[in-house]
Amino acid sequence: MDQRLMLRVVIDNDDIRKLTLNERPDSIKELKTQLKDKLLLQYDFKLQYEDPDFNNALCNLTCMTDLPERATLKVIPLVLLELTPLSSPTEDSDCSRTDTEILSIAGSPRSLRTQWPEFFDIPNFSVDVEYRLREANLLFMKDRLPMTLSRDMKHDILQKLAESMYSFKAYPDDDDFSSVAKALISKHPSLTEPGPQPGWFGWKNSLKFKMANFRTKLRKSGCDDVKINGGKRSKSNPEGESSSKNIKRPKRGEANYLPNLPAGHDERTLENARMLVVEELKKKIPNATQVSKMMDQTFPLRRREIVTKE
DNA sequence: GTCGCAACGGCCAGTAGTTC
DNA sequence: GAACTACTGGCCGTTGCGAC
Repeated sequence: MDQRLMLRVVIDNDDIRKLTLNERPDSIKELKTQLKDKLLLQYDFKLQYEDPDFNNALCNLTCMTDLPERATLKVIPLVLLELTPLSSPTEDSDCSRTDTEILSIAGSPRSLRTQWPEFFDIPNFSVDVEYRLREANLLFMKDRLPMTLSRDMKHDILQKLAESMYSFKAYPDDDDFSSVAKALISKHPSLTEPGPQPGWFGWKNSLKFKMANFRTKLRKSGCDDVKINGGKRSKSNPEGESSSKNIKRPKRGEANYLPNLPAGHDERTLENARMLVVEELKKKIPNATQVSKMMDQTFPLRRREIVTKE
C-alpha cells in the first residue's frame, strides 16, 4: 500500500497549501507536528478533513485511518477550545467514531453556513439510485423518454437535496429552489417532467414541500435553528404563542436565524470567548484574524441574545 | 393496523402597493 | 400618514398512499 499522503491544507480562506508527506504519520499528533514544521504554524490547532462518506462534508479528524491518501484538511486554531476542556475523546486514543456527533443534524453547529453557491452542486445519491439514473439518462438521450420514478427513489433524491440545501440555508428562497431544481434536471435530464410547465417546475414544488417537512422533523428533534420559528398557536395548541410574540420578527423572507451553539460549548464558554474578544480589541494592535475567528464562533451566542431577548 | 412520507389547505403575520 | 388590500411565506394539521 502506498504510504504517501497528498494533502490540500486549508489554513485560511486565502491561504490554501499543497503538501506531500512521503510517509503516512502514525498518529494525529505526529501529523500535526509535521504540519507545524512544514507550514510554519506557530499555534496549536485541531484538524478537520473532507469525508468522502458524507459528500466531502467536514468532519473532525480523530483517527489517522480515516484520512484518504489524497485529502483536504482544514486547520482550526485552538483559540476557543483552550477555554474549556472538551468532552471529546483524546485524539488517537479512541477511533470509536465519536466524531459522528458533529454530523447529527440536530446537534450540529450551523453557525458557519457557507454562502449559497452560484451553481448548486447536486450531491451523489445512493449507489442504487445513481445507477438507475445513469441508465435512465442514457435512455432519455436516446429516445427522450422521461424516467418513471419509484416512491423510494423520489424520497432518496429529495432527502439528499434537502440535506444539501440545509447545509447552506434553513430557509431557501424561491430562486434557491429554482436553482436546485434546474441543476437537478441539468445533471439528470431523465428527471425532466413532461407538461406545459418547465421540466424542473415540479421538482421545485416538491423541494419546497420537502424542505418544510424536513424543518418540521428537525424541529421535533430539537434543532434550535428551526425550532425558534415553531411552536405557534394552533387548534391543538391554543395556548401556544402567536408567531409575533416575544421574538424579534425577521424581515420578509428572512428567518429567525438561530444557529445551535458549536459542539462542546455552552453559553458560559462562549461568553468567556466574547470577553476575550473585548480584551483583544482593547489592545493597541488587536489580532484581526483571531478576533474574526472568535467573532464567528460566538455568533450563535450573540444571535441567541438578539432573537430570544428581543 | 401502523408508520412514514409527500402533498395540500387553512391560518396567521409581515410586506408592499394603493388610495384617501 | 393612516387605512385598506393583495400578496407572500411559514407553520400546523390532515389526507392519501405505499411499505411493512
